[in-house]
Amino acid sequence: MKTEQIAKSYEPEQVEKKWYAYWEENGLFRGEAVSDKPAYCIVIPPPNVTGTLHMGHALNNTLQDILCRYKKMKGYNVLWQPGTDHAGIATQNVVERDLAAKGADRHSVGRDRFIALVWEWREKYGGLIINQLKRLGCCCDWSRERFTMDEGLSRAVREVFVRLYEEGLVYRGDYIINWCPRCHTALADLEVEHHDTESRLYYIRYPFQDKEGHLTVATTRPETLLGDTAVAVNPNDDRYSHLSNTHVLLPILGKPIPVIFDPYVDTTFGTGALKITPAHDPNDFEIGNTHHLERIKVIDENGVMNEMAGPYQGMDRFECRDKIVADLEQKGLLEKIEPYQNAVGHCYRCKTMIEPLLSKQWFVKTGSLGKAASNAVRAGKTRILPANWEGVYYEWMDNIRDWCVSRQIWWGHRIPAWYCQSCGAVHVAKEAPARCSACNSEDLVQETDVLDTWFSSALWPFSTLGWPDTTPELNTFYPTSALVTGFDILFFWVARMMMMGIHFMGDIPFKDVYIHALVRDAHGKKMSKSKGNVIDPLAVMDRFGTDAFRFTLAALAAQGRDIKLSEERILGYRHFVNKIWNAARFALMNLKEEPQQPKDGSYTLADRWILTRIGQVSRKISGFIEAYQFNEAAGLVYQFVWHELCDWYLEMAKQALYGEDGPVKDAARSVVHTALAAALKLLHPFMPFVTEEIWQRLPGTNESIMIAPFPQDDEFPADEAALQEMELLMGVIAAIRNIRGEMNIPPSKNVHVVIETASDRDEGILTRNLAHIRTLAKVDEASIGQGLAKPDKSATAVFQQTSVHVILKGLIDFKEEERRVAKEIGKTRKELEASQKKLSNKGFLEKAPEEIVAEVRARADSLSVRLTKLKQNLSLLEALDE
RNA sequence: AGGCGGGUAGCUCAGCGGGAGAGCAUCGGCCUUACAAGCCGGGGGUCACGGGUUCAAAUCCCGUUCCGCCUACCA
Repeated sequence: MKTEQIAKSYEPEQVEKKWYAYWEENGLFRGEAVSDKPAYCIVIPPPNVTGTLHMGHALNNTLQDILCRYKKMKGYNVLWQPGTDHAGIATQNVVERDLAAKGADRHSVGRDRFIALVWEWREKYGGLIINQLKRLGCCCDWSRERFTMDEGLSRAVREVFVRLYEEGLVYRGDYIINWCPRCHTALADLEVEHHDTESRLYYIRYPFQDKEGHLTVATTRPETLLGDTAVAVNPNDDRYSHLSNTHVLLPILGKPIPVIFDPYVDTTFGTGALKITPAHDPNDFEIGNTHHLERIKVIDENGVMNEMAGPYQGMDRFECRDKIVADLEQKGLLEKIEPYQNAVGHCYRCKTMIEPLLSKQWFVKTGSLGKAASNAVRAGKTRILPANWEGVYYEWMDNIRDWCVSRQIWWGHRIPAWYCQSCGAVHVAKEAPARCSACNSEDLVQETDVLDTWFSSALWPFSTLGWPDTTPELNTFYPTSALVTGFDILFFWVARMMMMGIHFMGDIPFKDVYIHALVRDAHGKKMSKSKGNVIDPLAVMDRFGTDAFRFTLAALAAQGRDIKLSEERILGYRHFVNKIWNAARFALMNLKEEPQQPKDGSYTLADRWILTRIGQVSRKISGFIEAYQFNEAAGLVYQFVWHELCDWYLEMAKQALYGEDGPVKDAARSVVHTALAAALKLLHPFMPFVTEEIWQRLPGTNESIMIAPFPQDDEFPADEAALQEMELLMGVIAAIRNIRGEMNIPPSKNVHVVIETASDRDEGILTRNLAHIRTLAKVDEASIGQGLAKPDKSATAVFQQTSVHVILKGLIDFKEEERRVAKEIGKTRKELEASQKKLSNKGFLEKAPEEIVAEVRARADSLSVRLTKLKQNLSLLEALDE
């Protein structure tokens, strides 16, 4: 392979397939249950088994992969624990749709058969997203892949449920829940989306029972009045204080209900009188409890009016609303209708309007669990980054309500509770009890509800590692090192893992939680199928290659800001991949075999400089990755590889590589090898494929780059002198290039220069590196020295203490040069004035730190030298005119 | 209603107390033997607005305004 011809541009397709297979076959993704190395573990946010890879997944998993690959190269025993989530409602919906297409439904096939069908579906399609993660390059340990419905994880779920029940932290009770009449299940508060809705406020008259007149209430839901059991007013509301012990008649039904006093009622809203429907509104439910009101359900599980709705029985809830409004109107009980905007709850899955409904559900008591989870962050045991999310986390945790965990669907972990049909006793146990412990009956029926999918996800960091058994994996990897996720599931998932992890493992589930941004479209809109603005990551990878795509995500992943993804940006980073490819091509042409370690004295300035820079850059990149500053790390490696390694070092190395000096040539070959190898290693976490492809072609490598040690600054020299010398050399070359560019001198035309230096040191540096000045600035004749005069017909640039005169005899218009110099003078003067203003400020001199003052002073000195030289230059030019 | 984030070059965004930056776009010069998916150079910004703190503010504080998001039990 190392001898074959290298293509002129990088072709990702074959390369990506080849190396992913290679990594997997060689067990490079494996985390060891027992190891001498320090452990590093991330559990993947399990994607829905029904899911396909979207931009959010792509970003989320790219970041995790960067961390894991980096840590592997740093010598850690890394486990990236993968798996999928059974996604109760979503998955059930998919299979139900299949059935519906065949004219069947789940009830016609029955529960057992239906569940078998879901498993079949999962076998067939459930691996889709896993393969897509592989396509992305994820280094997950696939030998440990888990599924939340696996036997082991199901055992963990039962264990947790039973133990919580025994500890009194799980209970069953009547409660107003969020009911989706289409999905036919309860939803947790979090699963309800509130949308601003144009609705109406109906003012309805409730006549007094024993006297003339009426009390007007305002409501958005007139159909629920059939279930009203009181009208509430604020005890401090003077308008209504005379109404104690009064009853009003429920319109249409004519039933007397009491007027009650409750401080909850807002006197400024509507009429200040609130109808109370405890069975169909969460607030009314609470008020109903304090006032011991009857709860009358008038709407059923299908969103249809039931037998308690009298004449409206059998009507859909919205149909009933229209009818009831018409009837009220007719009876003169409708005072007015006002347009109104309010936030109405919708099912997060199917967008159906939620019906608050009274029903019996299972709840997890969150008080003590939430407190512990909150305290763990306060105590700094778990860090949430960026830190502003901590506040959001506390806000939620401190106002947490009990968690409704039962779902009236079939696909999921069936709640391990059995009801005795003879005596009504409830048994919660890990396995089905044979008989009722209260009455000895064998007639036990299991609860039909299943658990919220997030219940099993909450156990993910320890259930995937083998809990409730004591396993070496738990011992090695728990608490896990980091969790990487989007803020949209901070409450759904992160908070609940914290609660469960602390309660059952006695320790936090992860040390760091890194919250990353949302990926939006180029205009900042959330990507959604309905808007049609989704960019499919797989299509992006097809077009641009996985490495370019991953690098783009990393480069845009600034903390605390959403990512606006555009194709232009990805294209730009594809160019970068190609740049790397070509730099490698160049290097490999000069590295037929692994170079020998060079003799000490043979290093050129460029060699010493690039080696020093690698050390510095490596250290900074490590720091950025460890601080989750992916964009900084990506930005630095980009600018280093392209603008330092390629633009300067490789160009300068050509001198040595194409030259005749044996030892210098050997040194350059060795440094090219070292620098390329280091660059590949720095890039590998971001661009796994192209780096492996090049690495494997590099002489002297045989193992995967995945396990090559990440560059460390102490492996490289810290040659301050080389940095300073290079700065001068680059500055002089840039100065000449600048004049050439401004004067439109074509690259084919070489120029003569006179370089006027201010010290022996500068003269020495430039003289020694004259060959570089010649090639990189297209110079033929050059003289360098102190006290040299500006030649006639020349343009001058000043860098630090050095004046660079480019002889332009016959090449250019000197009016043009005058304008150029005048412009430079203007710029320099402006900068100088800013510095001088500071230095003439007494406060600055007295109060600013010394090193800042020194810095400004040095800047002012150098600017003033520059200004003088530019001015001299200008007057010489003006003299030419005369 | 409360909370959070944002308004910096034409576009997308970094920077968040001491010389206004990047990528793309744009303009000019180049097919220079790794790369035209490239090389060299240039132009372009009262850092939303108004106050304040400071020797020093794009950066910290207060206010205004315009976007975006999250949370919420005013029917």
